[in-house]
This record gives sequence, C-alpha cells and structure tokens, in this order.
Amino acid sequence: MKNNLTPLEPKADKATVRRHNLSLVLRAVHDAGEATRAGVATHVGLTRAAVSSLVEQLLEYGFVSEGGKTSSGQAGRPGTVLRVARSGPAGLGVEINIDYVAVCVVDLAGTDRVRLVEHVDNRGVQPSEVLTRAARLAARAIGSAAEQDLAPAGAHVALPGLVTGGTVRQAPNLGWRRVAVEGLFAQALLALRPAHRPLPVSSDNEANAAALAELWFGAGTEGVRSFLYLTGEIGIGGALVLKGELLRGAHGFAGEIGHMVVDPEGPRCRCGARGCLEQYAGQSALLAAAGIDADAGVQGVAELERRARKGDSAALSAIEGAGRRLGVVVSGAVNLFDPDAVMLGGVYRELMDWLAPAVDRELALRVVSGLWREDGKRLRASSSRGDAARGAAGVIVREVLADPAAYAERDRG
Amino acid sequence: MKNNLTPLEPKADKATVRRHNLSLVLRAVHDAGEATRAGVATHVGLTRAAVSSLVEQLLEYGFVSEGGKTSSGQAGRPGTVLRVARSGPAGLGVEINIDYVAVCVVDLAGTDRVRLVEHVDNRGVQPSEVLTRAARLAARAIGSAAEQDLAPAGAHVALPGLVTGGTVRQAPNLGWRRVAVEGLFAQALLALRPAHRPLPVSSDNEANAAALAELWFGAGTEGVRSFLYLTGEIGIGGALVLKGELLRGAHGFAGEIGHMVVDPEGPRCRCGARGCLEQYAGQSALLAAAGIDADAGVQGVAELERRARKGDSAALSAIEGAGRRLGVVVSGAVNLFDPDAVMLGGVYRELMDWLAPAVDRELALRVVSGLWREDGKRLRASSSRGDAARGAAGVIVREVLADPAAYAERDRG
DNA sequence: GGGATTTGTTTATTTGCGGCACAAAGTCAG
DNA sequence: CTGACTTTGTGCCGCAAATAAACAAATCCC
Repeated sequence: MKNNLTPLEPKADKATVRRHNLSLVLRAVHDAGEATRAGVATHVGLTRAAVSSLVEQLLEYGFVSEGGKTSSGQAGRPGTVLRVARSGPAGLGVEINIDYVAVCVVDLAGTDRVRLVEHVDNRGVQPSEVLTRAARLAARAIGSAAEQDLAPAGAHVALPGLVTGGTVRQAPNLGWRRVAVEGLFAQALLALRPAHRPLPVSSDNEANAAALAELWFGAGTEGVRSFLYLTGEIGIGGALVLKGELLRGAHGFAGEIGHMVVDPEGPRCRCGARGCLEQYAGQSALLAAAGIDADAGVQGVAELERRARKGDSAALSAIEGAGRRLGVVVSGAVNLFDPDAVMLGGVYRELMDWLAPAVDRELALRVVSGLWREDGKRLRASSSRGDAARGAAGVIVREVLADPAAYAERDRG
Repeated sequence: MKNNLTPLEPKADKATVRRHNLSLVLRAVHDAGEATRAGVATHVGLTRAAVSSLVEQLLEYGFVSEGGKTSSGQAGRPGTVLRVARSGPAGLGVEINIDYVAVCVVDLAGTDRVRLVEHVDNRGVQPSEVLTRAARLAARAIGSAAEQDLAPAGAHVALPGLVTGGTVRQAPNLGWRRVAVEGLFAQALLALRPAHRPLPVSSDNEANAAALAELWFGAGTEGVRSFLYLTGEIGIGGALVLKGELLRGAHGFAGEIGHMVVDPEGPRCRCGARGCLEQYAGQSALLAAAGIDADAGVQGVAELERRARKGDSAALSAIEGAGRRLGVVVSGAVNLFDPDAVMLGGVYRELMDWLAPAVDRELALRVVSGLWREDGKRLRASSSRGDAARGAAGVIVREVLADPAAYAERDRG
C-alpha cells in the first residue's frame, strides 16, 4: 500500500484527550439546551467526576453558565442546570451577494443576535469597495454584539463564486476575478477598528453557507444529514452535505450544478459551453419562457408566481419545463451522491408547488437506487430563503464548539 | 443550532490515546517501508521513549518485525530496522463479477500474497450458488495464506450492484435483487471451515473497491488523493475518492454515473429511462456504433482497438462519439465533485489514446473552475484493469492498520 | 422522620506521555 | 588506536486526566 492513504494525523496525548472531551461536553450541553453534569456524564459516557472537572473549566472560560436547580421530576438531589453561555464568543457571518450585503452575529447557542442588511447593487463595483462596505457593516454588527457582551471569534465571508484558499477565483455574477477576499476584508475591518486585535477571516461559496444554514438552522429538516442543496437565483448554485459534513471538493469548487448539461447541443451559455442547466432553469430563462421580462428580478418572479397561481398556462408550462430539466440534472447528481433529500432554495422555493411534480417525476424515473420512487418526501423546499450569512456565522460557532480551549486561550494571549 | 450537527463521537481517555498512537506508529512504519524507532519518533512527533513502548507492543502483537541494524550513513549508533510483519494478519478480498470470481489475500504491507481467479458466467445463476462458489475459492485462498503464516482478519466482498447494509439491493448485470450477500457468504464459508472462528464479512460495490485499489496500489497516481473513477464494462460504474476517502453516500449508492443523462429524449435504457450515458458509452453501444457485434464482449473490444489502431474511420468515430458523451457527463460530475483527476478504467483503458481527446475537449469546455483547461494531465488511464479484489482486501488491511490493538485482542479472546 | 435515590465533589489509583539521564554502538579526526 | 562526538534505545520520574469508590447534600416517598 502506498503513501497516499492519508497523511498521518497528529499524535495524541493528555492534552488531546482534554480538548476532545471538553468539546464533547460543551456540545452535549449545546445539543441538549439544558443539562446537568450527571446527565451529560451518562450521555457522553464519562464519569460524573470527569464531567465536573470539564464543566468547571468551561465555566471558567465562560462557554457555559449555571442556572438554578432542576426542580424536575422524581427522586434524588436536583442537579444544577447548565446552559451554553449567551454571552462571550460568537460567530460573525458576512454574505456578499449581487444586490445586497448581509452580516449576522450568532451566539454559541445558535441564535441570531445581530443582523444587518444593506441593499446595494454590487455588480461591476470594485471588489475593494464592496469589501470595505461589508467591513463597515461588520464593524457595526460587532459594535451591537459588544453591547450584548458578545465577541465574535472570527468572521466567515460567503459570496457567489468559486473561492479557494481565501481567494475568489471567479465570480461571474459580481464580475470578479482573482480577488483576495480574506485579505482585503481583514484589512478593511482592521482599518475601521485599529485598536483591536485582527479578526481571523475565512471565506466560502455562498451556496455552501446557505446549505449549512439549512443543516444547522433549517426547520423541518431534523435528522436529514445528507442532502443536495440548490439555490436558483441569477445563477444556479449548489452544495452537498453528506452525513452532516459539507463536501467542498479537492479545491473547494464542489457543487457547481448550474453548468451541468441538459442538452449538449442546447443554447449557448455565458460560460462558453452549450446547453447548461442555467439556460433552462435559471431565473432569466424561467421568466423568458413565461413571457416575462428576463431581467425583472424579484418582481418578475413574484409576477410569475401570481400568474401560476391564477393558472396561466404559459407560466405553468414554463415552470414545468424548468422543472423537467432540473429533474434531469438533479437525478444525475442524486445518482452520483446518493443523498437523503434534495432541498430547493432561492426562487424555486416560491414556485415549489408547480415545480415539484415535474422534478419528482424525473427523479422517480431516473434515480437508479429506486429510493426516489418509493418515498415521495425526499424533494423539499428549503426552509428559509438564502440565509447564507447565518450559515457563515455558524461555521465560526462550530469551530469554537469543536475546540473551545483553543479559542479561550487565544483570547488570553 | 440544532441537533443534526453530528452525533457526538465517543469520549477519549488514555486507552484512546494509546490506540491512536499505536496505529500512528504502525502506519508510519508501513508508509516508510523501513524505519527505526528514532525515525518514527521524529516523524510522528512522539518521544523516542513513547515510540519504544508502542513498538514493543506492536512487536508483541506481531504487527511489526525487527530486522538488522541500519548500517546506513553518518555518525551515531545505528538503529534497529523495523518493518511491517509479512506474516500474521491479512486482508481477504473477494470480487464477484459477471464472468469470473476472484479472491485475493493482501498482507499488512500491501503486497498480494495469494490470488485465485475462477472464470464462470454468473449471469442468472442463483446467488447462493455463486456465493458458495466464491466461498470455496476463499477457503482455498485462506489455506494458501495459512501456509505463508497469514491469517485474514476479515473478508470484504465486492460486486457490481447497489449494496447497502450487507445486502445487494439490485445487481442488474447479475440479475440479483435483495440478496443478503454478507450473511450468505459468511454462512457458506463457515460451512466449509466448521472448526474455525467465523470471519467478519463486509461488502461493497465493485467500482468502489476498484477505485480504492487505484488509490492504494495504483502506479503513477502518487499524490492524487481526490479522483473520479470510471469503469466501462457491460454497465458503467463509478466511484468517488475525496482526500483519500471513498465517498459512499448516505446509503452506499454513490457513484452511479452510468445513468446520468446525455439526452433526455435519447434511446431507451434498460433502467427504464431515456438517454442514459450507458446507451452512448457503454460497451455494447460502443461496439454497435463501430459496426461490431454488441455482444462480442472482450473479443469485441480487442477488435475495436485493432481497427482503431489501423485507422478504421467507423471505429474512430464510434470512439470519438462515446468520448464526447462521456466528456459531457464527466464534466458534470467534475463540476459537482471537484476532483483532482479522472481515472478511466475497464474497456476505456485500452481505448484511451483515441478516447481521451474527445473527453478532454468537453472537460476543457465545460468545467467551470477552468482547472481542466489549464492542466492537461488530469484525465488518466487507470493503472490496472479492474483490481477490485485487491482493493477489497485493502479495505480489511486498512481497518487493521487503523486499530491494530482491536484486532490483536480479538485474536486472543 | 427515615429510607431510597440521585447529584456533585473529594480522594486515591491507574496509565500513557514528556523530560531527562544514561548506556550502547557507531563515525570521525588526529 | 584512542578520545570526542553523535545518535539510538531504554530506564526512571513527574504530570495530567480519567476511573473507581466513598461521601455529603438535597430531594422524593412512604
């Protein structure tokens, strides 16, 4: 066997064990909402003594807080209630999109504490200008967070484009190429808050962040830990979550479903190829097929929905056509990935009622496992429209939860 | 944040640390081929004392063996050479395919030690009969292995079909539906070796096993740890390896690329849908397009290669057509997965020279990341034709390497 | 009010790694 | 050939973190 099995992980020692169990206890409290030391102990398998010691450290660090006594049920001494702290470390999510910039601060428990949105058309605007605007918004959000005793442990920037290693390789809808987002954003933010320690900045594709928002915060998707997520907007974005983990691919470009092929000889796409899905089920194509101005944007989609609701046959057949093509491509993706469900977001969410039958038909016909024939509840509407900022904030929160000690010690130094 | 983040991993304690480091040291020796305690220590970051203790345990268990002294180069006391033991635990791989059954025993170091193949047409034969035949072959292999002081720690069965939870859901090429492979095979093997402890049996798709063989044993693929693997045979199988890990999907059905759509209105496929890739680039379609008997099998492919080599225009255009369609579908898969490379196996391997240009053209045109335009060495021929049995054996070996203590203690009890 | 029960802490024990010293076994320079 | 230098592998001690067991505290139940 050769050496490309896996690069060897780091060694383990006492400190590793401690870090691991610290995270385990914190996440147990997190997931339970409210818990006691004894409850956590039986849940994670550690002794009460060990949990006590770990909780003590988490209290000291300020990651959990003690409440009253559990006056609950039956016999025995009541336990002390533990909750994830609602102040202290938090996640800062930033979403830069075509016609708005949004930032969002999420606390360790996962609740939105600050949310700011600024509507601006970012198309063709200098990247540095857009990022400076985003940084201004972020700085305001950090200020509001501070008033609530929250201190972001890092910022995660999501935007519609191919991003790898902190750089946007290309973002056609924004008109960006080779932009070092992380660096520029960090710099802009630092310039606005010169006295402060620089905030670690990471970045990702917007569809990925939205999919994570669906995973972590979506309603009605409990237990679905493997799904394909689609956003229909100007472009069609996609992301893949497998067993609770986002699949980023070897370079971070995974999930680009918008340019999968419907018909190799189809209409030319702005990507240079022919017959891409976007040309059939993208927002513009959808509107045009229904006889609505292709550039009408959100109003156009609302109009389409209105017409569909009225039973307008052009609208219905436009949606049906898009759905059929969507189904063809999505069935291919399902065959490749074998997810539990497919979530449709973006404009597809509003059109779900008319879109779903066509998509479902193709899926039932083409998914070889047959799972999609047997069970009709696998195609779902995403529960919230494009919450990429929140998902991005969640990425930071999850990092903290995964290694609380690292963050606590960073804040000391 | 909700509870579907990740189920909590097990707690960590001293024993966990020990197991982890034991595996780490064993794998370090494995990867190096030859190593000394001191070398391993610097490589994995443990102290020499710790490594000494771990190696002692590995020696006791029989996972590594000591050689002579390292009479190598410069100054200082020479170290004692450590190697992965060439006797003791091993992996048993079983491949059940359409026209043959193969078994293979691989030792911890990754070398083939026993290999048996039986050519039989398994189409339409009772599953229990096929599995009994495979078990007979396996029993013989275990016997040969025993003569070399090798004792398989488990068996991994690979076959062309959708397999989940130890059961084949469907295997169209074999004509199987709902067959409990693991149980039947284990039972058949036990019946042949009544005095022995039952061997743990696991199972998987054949393309997955072949992809793992490519990852672990493939020549010329060093460093490529993320790739899409394709086998062109009667059907077209696929598998996805991402960062050295096989992607099995939520139910184990991932990688089914053969029924991705080339043309939604194309010819009807045996799966019931229309225009599947298999209808354009499957072995039968390929031969038919070149004017060769579609059922001619391996001979047919050889004939096709001969004609292509001679410059026969019908053959060349048949291959080109298949390549174009393959390129269309593979570009979609690449957009979804973002692998580092695509490996073509099965019949595509022999036809690579004529197939690759067409596939490459589509990839360069359609992969949105642009990576496939910049670098032409991403499409490769698989290095060995269908070595699924070896890959399957590797799965067992890797399990042992990942937790040697577990296997050693199992063998004691 | 006494027994049962559950919680959280305290104390002693175990174990696996880090640090250090040291013997062993070589190279190198003179 | 000898002594300085290097490197390897192994004891020995200490530390940290978990386990095990005992105990005090707080509640329920009869």
